[in-house]
Amino acid sequence: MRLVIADCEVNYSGRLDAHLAPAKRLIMVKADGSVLIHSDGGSYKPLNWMSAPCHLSIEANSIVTTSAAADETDADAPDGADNAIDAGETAQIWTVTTKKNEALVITLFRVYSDETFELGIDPGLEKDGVEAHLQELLAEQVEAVLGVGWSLIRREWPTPIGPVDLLVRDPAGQPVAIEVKRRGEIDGVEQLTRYLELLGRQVDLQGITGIFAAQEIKPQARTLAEDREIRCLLLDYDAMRGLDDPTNRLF
Amino acid sequence: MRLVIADCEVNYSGRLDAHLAPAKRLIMVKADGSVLIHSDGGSYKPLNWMSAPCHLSIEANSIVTTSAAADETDADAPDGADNAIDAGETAQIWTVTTKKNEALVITLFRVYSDETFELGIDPGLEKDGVEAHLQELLAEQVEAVLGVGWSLIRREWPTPIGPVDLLVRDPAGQPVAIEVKRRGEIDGVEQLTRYLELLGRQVDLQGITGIFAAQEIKPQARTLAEDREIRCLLLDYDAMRGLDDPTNRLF
DNA sequence: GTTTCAATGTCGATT
DNA sequence: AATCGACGTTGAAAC
Repeated sequence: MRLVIADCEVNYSGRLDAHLAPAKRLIMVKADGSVLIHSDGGSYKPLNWMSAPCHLSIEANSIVTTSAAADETDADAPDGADNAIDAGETAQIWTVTTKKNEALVITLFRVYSDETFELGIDPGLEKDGVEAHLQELLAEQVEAVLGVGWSLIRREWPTPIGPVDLLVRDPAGQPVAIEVKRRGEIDGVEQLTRYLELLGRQVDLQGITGIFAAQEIKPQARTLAEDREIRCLLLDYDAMRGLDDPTNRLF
Repeated sequence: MRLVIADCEVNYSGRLDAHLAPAKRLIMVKADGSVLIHSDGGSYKPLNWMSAPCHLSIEANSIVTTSAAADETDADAPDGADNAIDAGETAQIWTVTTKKNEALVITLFRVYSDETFELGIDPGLEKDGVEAHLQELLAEQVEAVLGVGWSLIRREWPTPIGPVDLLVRDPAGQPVAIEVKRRGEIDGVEQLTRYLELLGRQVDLQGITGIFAAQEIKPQARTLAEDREIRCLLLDYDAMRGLDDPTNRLF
């Protein structure tokens, strides 16, 4: 990983065109060739970037000054770490390109720091508590969460527009489609509505109803769901995990 | 901006739980307090992070070794740049917390580099979009794209839930609502469906139909659109731009 | 490989 | 503050 702190100007052309006016920024070049340009604020998203696979080429150029075009006095300067910390008469131009006609052009006017580190392969991130877990847990605990007499038909029931998270049967034997979300918003209700519309046409699923299940349900989503006679169900992840694994239960 | 290269282990607890096993990584602390942990691969997204507003506290701790609990010989070590490049008997523990019960805990076993730079406020990114352009071009070229006899009524036709991109008239004089997207996905079909539902209630627009126009239409979106009798229309951005501006046309 | 959906999404505009 | 839609989305899983 190469970390460069420099005064730089950036132009991107690809899926859109974008420009960064000259300022002091961090330029990060990762081992896979990807390039990230970060300012000292904002969130984790860089101001500008290029994803791998891409190719970086660097050249030193003379700068056209305001008074007159500069002669190419420094045209053969090396493009190593420290060459640009000078009177500012030369600049490095970094051009990052992909095979898909995307180009990121970085002009470095002054380099304050340029260091490279070997980081190696990362073991990667392990996550816990995502939607897949919720669906899995609810499938295992249909009766505990929904009540006695409820039963699972199957997870990921296929429809032409994608699988329904859960298909269950209520105590009266009627089919019920369940959409599971971590955070329940309007999109999820729309999604479930589409499934119900399609599934309701099948002879064996006529009269199917829906349950919108999530750890958190936004007011507008709840309103929309209830307007469509879809039941809302708040899921307690910790409690469900506790039921799943007795060792996690409070003593 | 503070840049630290270190062997570290990370735990995040908040909207989910996540863990990073020990490895050499970049830890970036921005001026607003946000923290990013990057590996040497992947795209611009960090492995783990904490967004501002948040608070970082750092403490030096003794490490429990495998053989026996280490005595706190280095407990009062300074937490400057070079203190951890030692036998590895001490670690820094960085705890980043927000007011919303999110916590990012970074344990630094060995620090290879620790530098801070003043970057100042960034002038920010200027974008030049594609999406709005599509709608504009289609409005100008209704007859060229849809066929002889079609005509534009107006762009951005207002409805209670937002404006429809285009309202046009087919050769038979019937009104047609067009939703324009760069990438046509299910959401866009839902959006158009809502417009059609509302507009169809107006006396002068009874029997209105819809066209879903995009540079690219995903199969599921197409399936849903056709199920609702909404016509799908693929847009050729380059060709439309060519029609728009003769200087771009092939000679 | 492509297509699909979730995301600690982020980001901006608007209510 | 909350909602909505777009994103150069990114990332991962299913097909």
